[in-house]
Amino acid sequence: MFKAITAWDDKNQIKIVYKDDTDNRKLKTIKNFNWYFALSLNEFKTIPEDVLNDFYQRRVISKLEKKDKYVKIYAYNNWVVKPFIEYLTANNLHPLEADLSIHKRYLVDNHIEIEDNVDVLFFDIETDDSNQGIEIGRDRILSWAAYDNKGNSFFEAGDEREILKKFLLLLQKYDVYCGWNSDGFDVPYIKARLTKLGLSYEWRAKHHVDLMKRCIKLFSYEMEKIGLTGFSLNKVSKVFLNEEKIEHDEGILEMFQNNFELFKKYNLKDAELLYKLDKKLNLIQVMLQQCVWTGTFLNRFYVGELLDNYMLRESKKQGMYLRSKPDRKIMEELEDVRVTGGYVREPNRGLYDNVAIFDFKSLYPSMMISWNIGQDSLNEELSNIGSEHFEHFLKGRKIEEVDFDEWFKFLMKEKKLLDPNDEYTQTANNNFFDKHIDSFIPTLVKNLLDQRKVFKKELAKCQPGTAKYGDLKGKQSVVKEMANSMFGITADKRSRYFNRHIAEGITMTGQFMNKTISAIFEKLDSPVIYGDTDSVFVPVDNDVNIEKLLKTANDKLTDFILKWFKLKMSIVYLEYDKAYRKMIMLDKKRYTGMMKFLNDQDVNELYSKGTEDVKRNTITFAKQKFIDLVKLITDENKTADEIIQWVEDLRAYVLTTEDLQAEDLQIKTTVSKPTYKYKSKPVHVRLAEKLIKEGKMLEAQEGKNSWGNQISYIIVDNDNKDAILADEFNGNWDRKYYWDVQIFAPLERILSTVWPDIDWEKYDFEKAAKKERKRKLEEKRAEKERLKIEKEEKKRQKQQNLL
DNA sequence: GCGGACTGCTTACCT
DNA sequence: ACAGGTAAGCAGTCCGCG
Repeated sequence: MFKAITAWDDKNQIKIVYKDDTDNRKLKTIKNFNWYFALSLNEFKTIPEDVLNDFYQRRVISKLEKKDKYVKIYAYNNWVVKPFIEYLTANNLHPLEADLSIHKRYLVDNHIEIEDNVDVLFFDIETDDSNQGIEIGRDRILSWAAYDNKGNSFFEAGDEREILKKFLLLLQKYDVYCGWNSDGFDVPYIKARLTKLGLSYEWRAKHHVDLMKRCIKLFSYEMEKIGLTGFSLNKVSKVFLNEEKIEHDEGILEMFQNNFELFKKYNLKDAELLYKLDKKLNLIQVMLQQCVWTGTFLNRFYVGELLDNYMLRESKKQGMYLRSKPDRKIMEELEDVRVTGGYVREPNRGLYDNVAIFDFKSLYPSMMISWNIGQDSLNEELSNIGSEHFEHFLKGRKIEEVDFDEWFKFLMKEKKLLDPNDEYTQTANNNFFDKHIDSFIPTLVKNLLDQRKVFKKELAKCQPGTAKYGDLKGKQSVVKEMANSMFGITADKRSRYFNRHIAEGITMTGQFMNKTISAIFEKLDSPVIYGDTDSVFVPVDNDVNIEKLLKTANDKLTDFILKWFKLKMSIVYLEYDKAYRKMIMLDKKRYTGMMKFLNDQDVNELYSKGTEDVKRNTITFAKQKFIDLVKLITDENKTADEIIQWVEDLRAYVLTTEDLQAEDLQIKTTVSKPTYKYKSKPVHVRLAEKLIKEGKMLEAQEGKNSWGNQISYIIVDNDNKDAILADEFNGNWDRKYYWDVQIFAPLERILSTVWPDIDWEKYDFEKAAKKERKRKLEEKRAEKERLKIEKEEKKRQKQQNLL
């Protein structure tokens, strides 16, 4: 059997690109594949005979085939069948897998594997830049350069038509083409120019990967750690390859005309950097591995798609058909359906010594397995009643406002009422799942977690750095990601797995578990101060044995779950993850301090979440001062008096210093979408508009995987909304604004958390001025009041005298 | 015309 | 192009005040 490189629908036919035994690329056309969708037998029986006949006559459906509990309904293709699907949905029936394209149906049914032995071309184009600004397809393409994955290089410059023809000819020898920001520039540019020149190409036979997007996805969360300050090819190459682009002073066209050798070197270097980055970071190969594992093509590399293909193939093996993806109409109905998420405990703010952080291990997957939460195990009728009772119980309250005992009592009462014979597991949203069904999703999740254990075991036997080690490491992380994403698709309205009962069965049971473990720690005299979704923060005395405490808590948790929820088994338990030596609990999702235990190691390091020192848009000077302050408090145990002195010195410094440079003061903010899409225009957008007008920047692309454009600017006069680009810094900056907003505000939050009784706001110019205004106003008002009373008193006296 | 209260938008984070 | 929850800061609006 062949392995597929790519495939697509061509009217009623399927086109598949594959490699034959001698590694030659071939195109296969499948002409007579019968597309079908499925319907459960029970639902099928409700369709009136004459309706079926009618659709037969109209040649909408062609054939019926009974198979176990299903009927396969064949159609001429997946679009002529639309009226029939609409008829079924309108009559409350559920066509299964009716959204599949013809080739997807074919690939799943025939268990076609994905080819990972592919040829890759890395390329880059240069265009005429003599006109103002960049506009896709406006100007001539001057040249292109390319490297393939074997290290061969190519370069063509000159007549646009000729070089583009050569490029397409070269591309014929490859399966995948990659560029840098090529989704936003190179690819649409080439396509636009081809159209202009009246040339066409079969793009569907090749996969395109934008390596910049891939890098953003992989590294954006750890930029700070690896020293990455942006996602230009230059910056990324510098960090990972210690190489840079070729420097040049002239514009592109100028260089093309006057310094062709440098131009050629420049163009080729970019392609070479792409080739080297891929080689170093294994970008394409790791993606392909996931594609092979799940049965997905490279151009559809999204979590949702990977999981969907994997699950369609698994269900096929089990002789099952899954629900169709929602059509537009259902999506519209679902638009304002909201799914409750994780629980974030109101933190007990303050300064703490010795705080242990416990985490539920793979909480959502574990609960899905333990409670058997799935589409096929859900008793919808019972759960609808349960949900209704739950709504009534909430009386408009948000779930996080409900106290643990009250929630628990409600659930137990309902369990007795709705499931007296204990046939179901009950989730914390009062929904019910059949205990006796081997449900599809939980079984799959369990397989994934088991698979991960196997990989991890093998990994332990491998030498780091070897190919096998890398391979296992990749597989292990894919399996983990898939298990963890399984919840995500049950809450994704575009997915075939969306179900509010299920999604909230998971999240609310998670909320309940968090409250349960909190109650358990409370009973163990170790009250919890904070928790977010699957974690709890517990201050412990120095002499407490944390592992022992954890064991006790876990035992109690398991007893509780088994006793009251009557599960067959529970794999929900806590792990000891980290511990602070001293920490400041600032706010929800914001805390900082000195870690003493992290990644199974004793450490002494600053560890912050959500605070300004970890945020990209905090100025470097403020970041540094924030870190200094946290260390003074949590590492050096300074007194309030010492800190007050430190603040006063810092304020005096900020008001007078001439040392601070643009790098210290620039505020970096991302422009995340085209400027015209903004409903309000913050400073950074106004500056971006200016840059775009001057042709110094492209409009940003929208989307999760695009980085947008960072604008670095300096506030010159906040009252008059005067801001300039960091490059144009001339030494003027709004010192009071910087102190109040950029520097002191984050510090003040720390200070008033640690020393709530000290008046810290007096160091903030704006707040102090406001307070003063208020005081004066109050004084005035009091004076007026006094005069009024005096006047009345006099009047009264006068009247009394008259009497 | 100004400031305060309020709402909504935007960014960036956490799980 | 898998989810929801949250903080901070600013833009924009409405309104009362003088």
